[in-house]
Amino acid sequence: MLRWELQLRELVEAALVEVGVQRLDVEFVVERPQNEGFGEFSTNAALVLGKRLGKSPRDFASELIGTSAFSTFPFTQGYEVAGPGFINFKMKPVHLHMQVLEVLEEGEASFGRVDVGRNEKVQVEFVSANPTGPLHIGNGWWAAYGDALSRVLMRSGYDVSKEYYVNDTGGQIRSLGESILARKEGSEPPEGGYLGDYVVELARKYDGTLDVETTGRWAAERIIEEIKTSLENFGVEFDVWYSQASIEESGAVEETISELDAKGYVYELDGALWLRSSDIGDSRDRVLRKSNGDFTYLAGDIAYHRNKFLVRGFDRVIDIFGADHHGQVASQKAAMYALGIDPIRLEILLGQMVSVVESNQVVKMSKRAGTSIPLSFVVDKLGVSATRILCLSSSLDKATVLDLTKALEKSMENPAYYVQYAHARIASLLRMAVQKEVSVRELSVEELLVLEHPREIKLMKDITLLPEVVETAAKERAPHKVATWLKGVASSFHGFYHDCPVLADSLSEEIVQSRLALVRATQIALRVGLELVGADAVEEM
RNA sequence: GCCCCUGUAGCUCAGUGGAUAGAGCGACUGCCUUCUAAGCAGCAGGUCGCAGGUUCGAAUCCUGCCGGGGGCGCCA
Repeated sequence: MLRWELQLRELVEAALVEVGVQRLDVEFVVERPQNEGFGEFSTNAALVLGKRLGKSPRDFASELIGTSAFSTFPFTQGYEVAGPGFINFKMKPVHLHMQVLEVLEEGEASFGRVDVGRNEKVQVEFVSANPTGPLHIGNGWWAAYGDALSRVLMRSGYDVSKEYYVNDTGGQIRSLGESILARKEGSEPPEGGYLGDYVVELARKYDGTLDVETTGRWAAERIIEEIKTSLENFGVEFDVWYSQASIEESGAVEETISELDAKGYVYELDGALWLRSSDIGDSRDRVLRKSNGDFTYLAGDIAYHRNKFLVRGFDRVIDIFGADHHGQVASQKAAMYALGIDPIRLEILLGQMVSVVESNQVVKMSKRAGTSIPLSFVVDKLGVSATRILCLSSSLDKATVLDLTKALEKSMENPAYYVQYAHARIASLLRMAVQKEVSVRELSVEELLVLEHPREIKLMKDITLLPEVVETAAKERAPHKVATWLKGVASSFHGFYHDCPVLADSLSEEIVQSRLALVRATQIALRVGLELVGADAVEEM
């Protein structure tokens, strides 16, 4: 789709060349001013460049406006120098109508596609919760984020693979096994064991050998199946479920350690094998193999990440971890560096903690104590769409407080319903059009120009923003920006719907057709946006 | 003590270098014989934690301080 901000950037660059500025060592921006009085777009080019050239920004701005590049640009109806030296662009209304036609042409399959990924092979690893209990709402929060990020990246030209790392081995699996066996005997799980009701349930079903390891593995497999189901019910599907046990059993850990050793990053101390990570960005050295001969979690994780890059050939890996795993970041990056993998290719996003408040009381979420609020519980109460949009209403960097009582009580006032209601109204309008036998016909840009009501203009501006939103969301790994955009579009649509009748008998054919075109374009935009955040576009409410 | 995140309206959060800081919820007031009122509109609500600094311009960048969350294991 035509991207005006890019067109105008080129225009400014051409004007700069015209006035003899060849090399730009200062970045300028073309942006959308908040205040409508300042036009549709503005640039700070004269502001940031003028000073460097020893000219007053305002004078330089006037000079740029005077260039033939500016005066021959066909889609503006005026320029002004404003404030300290901004150049404001007043666009001809047609610039929006052109884009609306493009949205209709591109349709749901293409609208909002951008190519920032250039087919880069990227893996997004997220959730990866230990298979020792059901997913809680905090896991779901990041699941929604990771899945939406993956969808945004796909629409941005990345070749994406979604992965869940299953920690199906080690101490916690033994602990799970012990808890099951204890329950089987009718006693309490040992200190540090798992106390949730699901453990009792599993114990009842288990009739295998009484070996702790075997029992733990068996239980973990059951739990993983349950996790898969609750993620599927949440609209989240992974391409790969990668088993930690398989990494260990394949000998990849030994292989990785000897590679690190060969590069001189491994030493032995007190019977353990250490990674000399403090030399390469970590705050201290780390143990790879304990003195009892077991590998540490870190050793397995390094082998796993090595596998991602060197065996499976991902150009880039994005891990979404909870902030409580922050301590792993420097070690993992150091290990990648030691293996000759540029650590910049490994992006670790840390999701700050999600806490739940219920009836004004903080719910302490503990998997061991079995007090967490299951994702499936919230999804059952709120629905997938509302839950997903709720999860995407704040950024990953913000520790979020979820007031469960309010969220469930006020579910009807959840922003998700607001967005879905907009789509339902559109669907209803289109059904009504069929009923009234109004057949949709192709329109020319000239015909579409009857759309000039402030509500129509606002709506056109909002929906055509999607490609920019997707691009930003992809680049900043910030899928919640799509959710923010959706709310804005919904708001503009409701305003339009309120003030601009579409199918009233008193309206001219041109108005009806033009408004229908805008409604259809809005539908496309909403459907793309809802798909990106993993929410449904409902036909009626 | 060190590291990461964070502090914006009564509450939950958008906004991360631009010109007059936004939304939802909550309070108050209008608008349905007319395409879905799960909507629209109005009104009220702000020292953007505090103090310096950089900049033509700072909620946004830098420094310090204060408050909140998380981390600093031969756990995972």
